[in-house]
This record gives sequence, C-alpha cells and structure tokens, in this order.
Amino acid sequence: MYDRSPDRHSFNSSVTSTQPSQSRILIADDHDLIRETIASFLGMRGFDDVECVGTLDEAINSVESWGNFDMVLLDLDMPGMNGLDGLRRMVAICGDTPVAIISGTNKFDIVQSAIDAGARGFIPKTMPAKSISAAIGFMIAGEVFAPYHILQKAPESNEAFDLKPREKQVLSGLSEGLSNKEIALKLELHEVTVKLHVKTLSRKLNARNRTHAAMIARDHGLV
Amino acid sequence: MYDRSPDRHSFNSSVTSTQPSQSRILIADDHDLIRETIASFLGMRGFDDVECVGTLDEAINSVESWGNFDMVLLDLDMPGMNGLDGLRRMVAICGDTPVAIISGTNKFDIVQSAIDAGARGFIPKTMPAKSISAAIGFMIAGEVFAPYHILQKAPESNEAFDLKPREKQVLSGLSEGLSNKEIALKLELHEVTVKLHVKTLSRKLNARNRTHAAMIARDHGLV
DNA sequence: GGAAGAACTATCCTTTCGGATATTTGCACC
DNA sequence: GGTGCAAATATCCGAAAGGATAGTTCTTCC
Repeated sequence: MYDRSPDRHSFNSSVTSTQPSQSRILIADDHDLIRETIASFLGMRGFDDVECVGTLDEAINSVESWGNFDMVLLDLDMPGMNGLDGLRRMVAICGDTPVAIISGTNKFDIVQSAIDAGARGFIPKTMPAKSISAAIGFMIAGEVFAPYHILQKAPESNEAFDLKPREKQVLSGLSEGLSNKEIALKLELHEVTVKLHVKTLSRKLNARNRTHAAMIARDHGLV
Repeated sequence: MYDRSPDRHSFNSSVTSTQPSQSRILIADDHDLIRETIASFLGMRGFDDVECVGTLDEAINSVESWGNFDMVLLDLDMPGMNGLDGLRRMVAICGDTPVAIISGTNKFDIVQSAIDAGARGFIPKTMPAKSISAAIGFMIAGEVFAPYHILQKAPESNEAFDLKPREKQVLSGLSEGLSNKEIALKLELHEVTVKLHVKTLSRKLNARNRTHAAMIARDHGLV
C-alpha cells in the first residue's frame, strides 16, 4: 500500500542522482551462492553498499549495531527464521526500513501472510537477478512488491476434470445453491437426471458432496 | 509470468552497464503535464531516450515508423484507445516489446483484464514517479508488473453479517464440504447443534441452503 | 444394421438436510 | 437471587440428497 510508511527517500534527493544512489542493503541467506550472486549483481547495478550474513541472528546483529540500512532481505528458510516469526522480529527492530522475504517457494498463501506480517515484499529465488534488483528499487521507493504471477489466484488448473457440458451446467446450478429440482427445472431435465449428474461430477471433482463440489468449482474457476 | 515472452535484455548485457542503460521508451498520454512529468523523471533516472505522444494513432505511428522501443506506455483514457481495444492493437504490432497501461483508475478488474489483453503491466497515475521508473525497469526486465495493493481481492466487504464465533466455525466446516455430523465431531458438538447453527447462519447470510451459504462465504472471503 | 457409447429416465432405499418447537445450561448484569 | 441472553441440546417430521441398479433413447462409427 502506498501509505504503508513514510518514504525516506524524498523525491528531491532522487532526482538529483541517477537511480540506486547510495543504498545500503542487507542480505541474509544461508546459501553462500545465492547470497553472493545477488550481492554481486546488486553491486553492479549501483547498489554499492551490500552486506551479507547467513543467519537471522547475524542479520539482527547487523541492523542493531550498524543500523540505517535502506533495505533488508531475509531468506525465509534461513536458520533462526522459524517461519514468519523471524520476519516479525526483524520488522519490529527495523522500523520504517523495508524488510522483504526472499524464498524458494512461491505459494500464494505464504506471500500473503508474509506481507501481512509486515514484509514490504516477496522475492522468489526463481526470479532473474535483473528483476530482483528492479524489485528492490521498487521497495526502497516505498512500494509493496510481489510478483504478479503468484498474486493471481491458483493457476486455474482448469479443465483437468473434463466435465461434460451438462455436468458443467449442473455444476453452475450447484454453485448458485439451487436444489436438484430447481436445476432440473432450469435445464428442462428430470430431477433424477440431475442427481445422476451431481453424482458423476462430484466423483470427477473428487468432492464428497454437492457443497464440496461447488467449492472446488469455485476454487478452480470453473463457474 | 516469467515465461511470458523472451527477455530481450540478456543477463550479460546488463551486468556490464549500470541500470537502465539505453532504453527507448514511448509514452502516450493526452495530458501534457503527466506525460512530461513522467518523461522528465525517467530522463533523470537514466532512461535517456523517451518519446511522447498524445493519441493512440500517434503512438502506433511512432512504433511503426521508428520501432525498436523497449517499452510502451499507454494511457487508458487517451483518444483512440476505446477501452482495451487500443491496447490490443498496440500489443499486436509491438510483438515482444512490453506494453503497459497507465491509468487513473485502479480497479482490480481493469488491471486484470488489461493484463489478460496482453499488457505487460499496469501503472496507476497515483503512483510516485520514483516507483513508476522502478516499475518500468521491472517490466523491461521481462516481468509482469501490477501494484500489490490493487491485486488484493476486493476489499472484503466482510463482517456485515455479524456471525457468532461458533457460526463462523460451522461455516468453515461447510465450505470444506463436511456433513453436519462431521462438523459436530470436529467441533465437539452434537449434530443437532450444528444443524441449528447452519440454519441461523444461512438466514444471516441470506442463503437458501448450506451450499449457497458456503459460496457466499467464499465470495466474501469469510472462510 | 449392429456395436458402442453418450445422455437421459425410472425405481428403490438410506442418509442427511432443513425447519419447527421446546428445554437446558452457563454467564453477565443489575 | 432473579432477569436476560447466548449457546447448546432434545424430538419430531417432511423434503432433499446420495447411492445402486436397470432400462431407454439417440447418435456415431465401422
């Protein structure tokens, strides 16, 4: 959200420099390779002052003793993190400076809860280094960042169920909360037939009953 | 999505330069002020080659005669755009180069459909110039961009129903497709009690039955 | 023109839902 | 200690859902 916190880099201070300027960035990741790769890439992109550590404790230590970072990146699976608890600790001591999670996973729920827990953004490790640095610039600018594609609701794994047309129609009736009789009326079928469709479609969706089927349909965007 | 299109700027070409490098950007907006503001700001940030036009036709003209832009920004409300049609036309002739929509509105649906229509991103005019340039860098890097806060599902008009805690629990059972008996087991209640809750909660949600209640719950994000 | 399969219909039966009405329990507030 | 209220429980009953099995159209395809 734009109003999430004050933008420490004012408009004026930026227009007089060109891009990243003097940003201090802290990277905390227990994999040397990843850490160094990102660090070196950031260095080339003008983020000149990058510090690297391998655990949450070291990261907290750095922040507390050196402070005034412009951006903190935390690996979600790093020692000491304990899920999002580590993030919360870091956010608490970081105040206004943005803290972002960097992780191998890219589950929608995790991204969501990370940001709810105070993260200024979420960077998947699958993201090209070039994009990562753009994202970091974005977060330093005060925005909240998360890659578009994982913000999308589940990839609409759609059509793996191969429902027949009739079944789809019945399913859509289901998700309106209609009874079999009402669906039958609507589709000009007999109630028994609708019951049959409900049964088979439920089996295809692997649903335990009509309600479950409707929910599954909704989750997969097939209504 | 990362695989949306080839990344014309390879990793190597980037690491040897610092940041934006020589990117040609086309801005199409009918408001002089906005156009010039963005353009001048981009110029200061190293996007050295920015061209400005005021209508879709001019924009298309520029692309066709000069070509090889690295990024095209289209105002959604500009003359000639006609909603997303203009976007589609531009995308069609732009090939791999990213086309983004820039607009005053920030409705979730519009963002969604713009990207579905081929936009590489969506930039609200309320966004600070600094963030805009970061976003542009991000899109040039091959990513899809949309501001986090409008990607969030509709503001969860939530809690207009004032369900009691038990009712919420039962509701969540409902939306898993559980039977009353199963819900009772899970919550350590008796089946009859669950039935009572289902009835009252359905009335509160204005649902015609359990399935409908589950769908309404899902629609309003209260599960 | 017969085989195969899809969509639909018919019966039968058990379980679950949904609704109505009444009673009990526990808690908070004078 | 009585009043009020929310949550839970108890019966009863008709309607709907769910499962199984069998039969009917109708088309398609060889």
